[in-house]
Amino acid sequence: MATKETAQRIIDAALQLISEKGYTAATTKAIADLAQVNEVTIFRHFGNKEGLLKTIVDKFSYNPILQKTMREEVTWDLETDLTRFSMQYFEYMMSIKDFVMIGFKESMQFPEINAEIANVPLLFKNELIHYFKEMHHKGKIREVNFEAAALSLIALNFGHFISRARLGTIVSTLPTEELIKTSVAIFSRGLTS
Amino acid sequence: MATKETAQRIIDAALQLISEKGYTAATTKAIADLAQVNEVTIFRHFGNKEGLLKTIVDKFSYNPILQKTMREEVTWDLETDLTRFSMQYFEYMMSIKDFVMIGFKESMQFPEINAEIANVPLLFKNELIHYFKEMHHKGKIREVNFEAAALSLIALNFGHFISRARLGTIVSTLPTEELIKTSVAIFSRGLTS
DNA sequence: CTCCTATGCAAGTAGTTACTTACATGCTAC
DNA sequence: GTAGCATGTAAGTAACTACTTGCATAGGAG
Repeated sequence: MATKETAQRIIDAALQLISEKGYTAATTKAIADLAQVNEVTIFRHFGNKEGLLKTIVDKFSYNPILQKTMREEVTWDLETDLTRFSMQYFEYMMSIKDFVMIGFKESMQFPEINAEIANVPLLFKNELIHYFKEMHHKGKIREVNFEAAALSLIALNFGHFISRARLGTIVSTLPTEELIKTSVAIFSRGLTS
Repeated sequence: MATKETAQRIIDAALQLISEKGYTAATTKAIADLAQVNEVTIFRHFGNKEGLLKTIVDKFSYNPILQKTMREEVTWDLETDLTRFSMQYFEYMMSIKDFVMIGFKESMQFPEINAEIANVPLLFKNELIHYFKEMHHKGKIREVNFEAAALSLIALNFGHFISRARLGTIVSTLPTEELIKTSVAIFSRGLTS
């Protein structure tokens, strides 16, 4: 059995349990059991429980995939572009969902997680502001507070993400894609002069 | 010392600690210390730790204050009404902020908290759909998927709330009121035919 | 074959947790 | 003034926690 597989199994188990129950309630024994590993193996790999968390945080440190894909294939048609941005954001957030949930639960005890997560909207905001300014320059959107507009689109998408990730279909059974498309359509129209 | 005051101090302390650290990490001893009460007093009042949580959940069970204020003073001017709805929603969420945070952290272990919190957007959604239909009937907004539109406004406002409640001014220093006004202005314009 | 590394297994430790019991004390209502 | 109720204090318990140590074993690399 290679080290890599074992360490990865432990990380996966920890990610799942900590995101579900929180850091304190996710015991090393439970993590070991889920990873099908002896409890000592965790300590041999990561030193202590906090070392395991730190490894997870490092693994999820923001990679600029969202920024990168946002800059590709810009059509300079407002609704088309914003829809693509929003869908990509949603998919990206879903892919790091467990990590986001850990961030929600442990931000007070491990502030560095919070800083890592705050990075996502910050970079997204800057990209959007840049895009809006360019669009205004092209005369395709009206004059508004671009930062407020960017934050609004982010809030909108974050809201959709949390609603689906946390409440599932309790609030609505509308397909996510349809929801995002409709909301972006309304938002785009509101920006057009 | 009256019973009421003591129980309330315990509840306040528990609310603070559980919302900060989570249920498991908030020990009964720490709660007792913060409430300036002997640890046994907690058990005499609430039986056990879970009883304390249940008392908190009961206390925050949805009261229809948001629904009520939404129905008052409707002007049937889209931007005016949506701004008021949004501001009221934001203030209401801020007032139950600690409880919302507990809901985020403990939803897996105590599903009934989740159900309680999902109630807020559900009722808000119904009120909004009703309002949108009426507005459409009056010819003041165009034909859209009203449910999607309602969910979008909720997502938008929830996003603003979480951003401020969780990240503070890391992402932006724009005043909340200005942010809400701008986002509602864009959204309203997008709904107008 | 023979190291070496990763892992399992067994046993244990010191600290913490939720919770209990028994008894003392002080305030309030009658 | 005394009976009763809410609270404090002290001591303890059983279970669980993160973490350690020593030894056995299996598989791969040289």
